[in-house]
Amino acid sequence: MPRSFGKGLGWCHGRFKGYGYRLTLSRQAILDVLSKTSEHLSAEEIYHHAYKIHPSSGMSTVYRTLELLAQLQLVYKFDFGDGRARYELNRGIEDKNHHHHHLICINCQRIINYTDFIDEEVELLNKTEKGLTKKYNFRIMKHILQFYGLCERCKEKK
Amino acid sequence: MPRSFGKGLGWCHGRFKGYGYRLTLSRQAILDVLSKTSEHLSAEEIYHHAYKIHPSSGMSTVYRTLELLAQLQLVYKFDFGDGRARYELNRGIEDKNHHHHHLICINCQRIINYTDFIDEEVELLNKTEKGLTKKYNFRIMKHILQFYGLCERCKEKK
DNA sequence: CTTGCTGCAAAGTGTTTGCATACAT
DNA sequence: ATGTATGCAAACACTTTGCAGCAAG
Repeated sequence: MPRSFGKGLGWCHGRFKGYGYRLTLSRQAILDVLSKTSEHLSAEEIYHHAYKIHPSSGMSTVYRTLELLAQLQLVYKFDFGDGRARYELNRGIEDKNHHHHHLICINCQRIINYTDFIDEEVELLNKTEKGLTKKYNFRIMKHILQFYGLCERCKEKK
Repeated sequence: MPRSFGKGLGWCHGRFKGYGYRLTLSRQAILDVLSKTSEHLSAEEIYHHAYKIHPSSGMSTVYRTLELLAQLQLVYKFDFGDGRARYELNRGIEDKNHHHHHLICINCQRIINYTDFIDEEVELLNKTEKGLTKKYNFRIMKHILQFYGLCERCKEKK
């Protein structure tokens, strides 16, 4: 059994039980992997890391678990345009870096969570959302803002 | 042979020749399809429409052509998160609606090009890009800003 | 002991590629 | 004539699904 999720475990456990889901070893392993990284792992990367903790988890369980976690909003699922989904633990509102956007290297796929400008961005996005909601009668549920380019290292190699 | 691209044809033709590419019937058909719609078609939709104009084009030609057109910046390729790419003709800077962002219905996949708030958005995005470029030493090449939600019709059905 | 969870393998989806042929210039 | 463009089918990468057995509560 994984050692610790920090403050996350109890919360997750309750969340699971509340919906009639079971917090199995596979699921704990996957949550553990996500809680121990700041990177945006793909399903396959998660699978390989989880293997070290609980070697009998298969890929399909990883996918099924990630989908479940995304549904429960315990993880965010992102698409950075390289054909595979990437996952990031939702560390809750207590986390200072809760709100962030992404900077993605189109060469090495490095992803940076940045929190600069966030306040201004959030303000404008909220305003835009309100305006769009009114004008187009949409119910806006999420937005995506990503910057793509070449990171420091890749810029120089070119 | 397709009837007209409006002002686009000559431009495309020159652009093609300039790079040693050929403006074949299949490619013309695809450009024609794109020029006659305001929707964001998927490769398969383009394939079906192009079929009516030039019935011997296969899917792989559609994909290859779209990739080429995207490279030449004659079309934009978008990913709206439903697992298939969508394409939109680049109508050039003369087009008033040149700069726009997207509002996407997560239920029916309807896509709205909106141009409201664009000036403010572009201003903030530029500012953010500059800041990120400096702080993270990135060379930013593009950004994505999309709003997801339920459109007027789908909102009511739920 | 009930019901959800799992691994495995197979199927599914959108896209890309190898190759021999067809075609634009 | 030259080399690009094409259709076809097979390959591809990621993800999803059916099913029989397993295990959490």
